[in-house]
Amino acid sequence: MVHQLWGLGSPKNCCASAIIIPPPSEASLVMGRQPCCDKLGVKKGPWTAEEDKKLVTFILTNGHCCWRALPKLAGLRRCGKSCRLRWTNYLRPDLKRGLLNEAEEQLVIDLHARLGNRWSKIAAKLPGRTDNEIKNHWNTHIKKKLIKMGIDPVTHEPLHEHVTPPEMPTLVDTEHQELSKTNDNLITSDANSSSTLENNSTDEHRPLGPASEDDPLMMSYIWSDEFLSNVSWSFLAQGEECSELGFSSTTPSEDGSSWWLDYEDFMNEDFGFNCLNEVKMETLENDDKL
DNA sequence: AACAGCTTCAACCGCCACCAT
DNA sequence: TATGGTGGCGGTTGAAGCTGT
Repeated sequence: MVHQLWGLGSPKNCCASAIIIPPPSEASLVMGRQPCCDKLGVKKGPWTAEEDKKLVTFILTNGHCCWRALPKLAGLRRCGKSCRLRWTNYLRPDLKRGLLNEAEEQLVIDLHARLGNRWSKIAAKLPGRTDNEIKNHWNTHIKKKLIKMGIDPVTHEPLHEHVTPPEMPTLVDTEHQELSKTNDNLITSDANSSSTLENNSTDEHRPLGPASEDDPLMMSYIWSDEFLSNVSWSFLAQGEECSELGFSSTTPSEDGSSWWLDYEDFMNEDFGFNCLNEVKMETLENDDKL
């Protein structure tokens, strides 16, 4: 599938459709609030590989202390917001790419049942995933899946309560089964997580899902920080040699996307991130085993 | 092959919370 | 306390790709 093609070499990014916002009139400069970034010659639309390179180079060298000033300093004709978004959603080296796996999807559903559309909070519990990515995945995949299952994606209640047949597992059951399967070992060893549940239970913004009453032990574990940080268990099990850089162990090459090769070259040549090779080698070895 | 409709997702927009003054 | 600047968030858009006819 093409959707994982990344910025470097992505067909979406090499198009010439990007536009330059014309300078505002003198009157518009005088009247009203100053725009978030001076729109003088600010470019919009898809990012080019060259812009990506400039942004990554600058951030890796200098960090991103001030997004507003960054474009100028980095030599980009972009709004600071646009730079931040590009970096957080696309260029950050610790991002996982590819579709969400089964466990991640279940976790998103579970978290959404409790947090609602607070995508950034949900994303925070899924290492290497961005709020935008999760939001998109929710809207394009999970929503439909839930509707198909007869579950209201907003309330997580059955769409027609009386319709739910007994042989059809509810979302909660499915969640528990999946999570139980995935985290069997983790769960049995945890006895100290209940204190963190208490903290979470005080969060008045968190909607109470039906799952919360079913299995208190399970739920207490799920909502413990320990579990939530352990969620990275399956995503970050390998490639620890790159942990300083925040790289996840699973690489996009897993789904056969070509962007990884580009990025790998890009990072190696330009930033000396040779550890990417190690990660990739591991991944390829694992792929061979399968 | 050509077209239309659908799907996907990167990027944008507007609003809001937080912080400094 | 009021005000302005900044970053972050969630909703929405639109271009590119895909699929069906």
